[in-house]
Amino acid sequence: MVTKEENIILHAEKLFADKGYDATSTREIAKAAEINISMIAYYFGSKEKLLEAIFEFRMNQGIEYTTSILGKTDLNAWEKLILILNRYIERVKNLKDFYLILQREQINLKNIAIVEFIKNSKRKFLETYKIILDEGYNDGLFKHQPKVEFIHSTISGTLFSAMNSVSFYKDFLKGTDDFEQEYYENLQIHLSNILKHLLGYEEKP
Amino acid sequence: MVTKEENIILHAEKLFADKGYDATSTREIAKAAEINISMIAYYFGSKEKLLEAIFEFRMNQGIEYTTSILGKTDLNAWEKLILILNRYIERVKNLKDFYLILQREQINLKNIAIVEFIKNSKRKFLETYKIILDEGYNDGLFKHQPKVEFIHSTISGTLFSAMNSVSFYKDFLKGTDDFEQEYYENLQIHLSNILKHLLGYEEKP
Amino acid sequence: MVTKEENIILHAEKLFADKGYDATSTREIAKAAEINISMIAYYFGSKEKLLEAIFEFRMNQGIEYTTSILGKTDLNAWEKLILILNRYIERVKNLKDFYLILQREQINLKNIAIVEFIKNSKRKFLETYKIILDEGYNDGLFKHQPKVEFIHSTISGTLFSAMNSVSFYKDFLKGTDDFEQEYYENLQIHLSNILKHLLGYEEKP
Amino acid sequence: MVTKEENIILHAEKLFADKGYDATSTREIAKAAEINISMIAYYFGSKEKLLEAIFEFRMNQGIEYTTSILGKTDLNAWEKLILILNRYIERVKNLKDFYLILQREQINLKNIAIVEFIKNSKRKFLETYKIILDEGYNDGLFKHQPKVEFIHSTISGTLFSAMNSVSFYKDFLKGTDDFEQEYYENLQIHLSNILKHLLGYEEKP
DNA sequence: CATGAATGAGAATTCATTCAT
DNA sequence: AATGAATGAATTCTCATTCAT
Repeated sequence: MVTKEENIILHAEKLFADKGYDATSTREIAKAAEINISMIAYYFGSKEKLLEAIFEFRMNQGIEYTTSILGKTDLNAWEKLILILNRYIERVKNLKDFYLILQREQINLKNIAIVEFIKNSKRKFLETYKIILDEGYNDGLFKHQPKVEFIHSTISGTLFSAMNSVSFYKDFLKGTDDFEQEYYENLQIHLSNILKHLLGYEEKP
Repeated sequence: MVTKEENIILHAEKLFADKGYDATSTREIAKAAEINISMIAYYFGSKEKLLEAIFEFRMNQGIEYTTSILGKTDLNAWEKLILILNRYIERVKNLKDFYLILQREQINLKNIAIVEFIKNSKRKFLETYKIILDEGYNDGLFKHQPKVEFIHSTISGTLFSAMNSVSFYKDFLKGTDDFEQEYYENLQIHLSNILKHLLGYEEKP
Repeated sequence: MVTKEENIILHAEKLFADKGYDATSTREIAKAAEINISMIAYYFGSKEKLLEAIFEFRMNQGIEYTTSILGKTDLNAWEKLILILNRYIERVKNLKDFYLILQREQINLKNIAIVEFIKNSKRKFLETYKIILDEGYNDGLFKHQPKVEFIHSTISGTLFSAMNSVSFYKDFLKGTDDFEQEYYENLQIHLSNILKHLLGYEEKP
Repeated sequence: MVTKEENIILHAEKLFADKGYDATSTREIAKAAEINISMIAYYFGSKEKLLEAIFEFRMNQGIEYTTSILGKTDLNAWEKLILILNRYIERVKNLKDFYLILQREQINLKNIAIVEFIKNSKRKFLETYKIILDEGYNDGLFKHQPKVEFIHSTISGTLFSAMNSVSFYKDFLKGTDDFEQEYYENLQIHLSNILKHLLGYEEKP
């Protein structure tokens, strides 16, 4: 069951991802969502607030999950890190539209509320990484103590860069139908490999 | 000496970077460049063609350099790679405005000419990496043969992600005035460290 | 009662007739119709579609009438022809503005929809003439079987040419106030006289 | 040998005929004529004056010929009339571009100089017809004395209407390659036939 | 709750013409 | 005599938002 607001949000998300925020008109969104133009103002207040609503809709889940991992006492630091990484890759894969919008807003920095959302998410990531990295280091699991900001930039940057380039790489590497599936699997291996090295973690035999 | 076209290009680049292409009006560009609005059409044909002109202006130098490195017979594979990496970091640091625009266009994929520019640049990077990685592997300098597409995604992604987050990290990490300088130095170390590991390269003692 | 759309159509028709389509700006139309400029786009989509709307508004009636004459079994072929001729003269006299526009579009052939309107109207005329001429010939009423295309060109051409020249002729012939009234009466006589001859019709004594 | 002015005139005539005066830009004319934009202002003063120059270029010949016919004492009134008719048809056939422009200006009546050109041409036609018709009537060659204004409207109107419809009729009547040639021949017969009747002229056996 | 007509500002672009060279 | 860069006004159209119903 999808509420009327959610319906608008989902269609707006698709259009914002495809065409960009500025290039998408409220008319188009109304048409796509099969609602009247003025419903956007009615439900969300303005086009900008609608964008904020999309962020609210998508961001909360993400952060909750990350936090919940921390509490799992049955996992060691490396396992927690990998869980977060996998979850992140999964999310980006599943919410491509949203993460396209997010990437743009991360550059634009025009809407204060959204900038705050993004900052908050980054903060959460950095804090979580910090906790896990410290825990692993204290447990003797990790040998190094790399800078969390670069850890995050590499994970996040590689992931987005890879995501944006899938179709280019498929073309360039003459990939077949199952290219994307394998691509994301290799990406996970690539990233965990980098992490392993940066943290100085060695898998037990 | 700056020609009238260059003057327009430079002001447009600044505005496009600050506000985004769609949100920047030709009026604003004309005002900033202190020219008549119709000169944009006169010199470039349209707002879109002006964007393409910016890419033409900035992209060519970049690619030339990358290619020129390959010919240097006095450098081994690792040295070449580091040269390219450093140069890339340097360019992104110096041409922040342009690389902000590029990042957006990399996601938008709306202007065919620009998509082609970007693809071309990616192709050049991948081919260059391939050549250097093969050379290093054959010379016994590198022990691994990682996937070139992920190498690029990690370098490029980390770099852009880091660049976009400088001010956030400065805030978050309570950095002082010399934060940025040190930040980019550490970023270079971080990236070459990752490369070292991915390629299985070991510096001679 | 005039709807808002009709109001715009009527003012646009007047202005297009006076100044030509290209030379009439939407601003002027909006001013004349006392509406906001954007209402033209709102109601009709574009300036061009507004022109099409004018044609739709005026053309349909015309064709209906012509067709309805054919069914009148109480009239012979000559009487039908004269009815159509009189009606045509009457329409052109009453809808001068529209027929000025039509004449220009007949030459321009730029708007596909309008070209189709005009072709359709011509087709209808030719077919109608054909039916009536055949009927009259088979009934022995008409002695000749002239080419319908030239019949139409002469009726239509003479009519438009005469209409466009009224004020010139009034001047040239030093006509008085009732010139136009008499002019159109004579024009009707002139055209039916030509038809009589071309068809070989002789009025019964 | 074509002078630079003539070269511009000819290209402008073509473009004005194809697209209409308003819809043709001086840039296009300059491009087509392979001259600099400012040459139009240079040679003619303005775009409007260029249009007038086209009329001056084309109209004079036409009127001269018509007048010259009148002096031919070896021809009777009917022969003179037919000569003028044939010449008119020939001119319209050969100068289609110009006569398209003329038809539009005949409706527009915006440029005073051109309106004067057209009026002058009409006056000349009417006067010439008047002289010939009187001559033929006085010689007992013509039995009727029709109104000269309707004679002109029918000749001119039929001719233009026919000219504008050639391609439509060719389509409608499923004409072959030689359609146009035959069409204009039949048009001449059609018009002289009408004239014969209107004047009450009977060819000698 | 919901509509859709109406608004007015602002968008990019095109235009004929001018003017210094 | 000829150029072409430069101008500024005018063009159509699209936009987000408002408001009476």
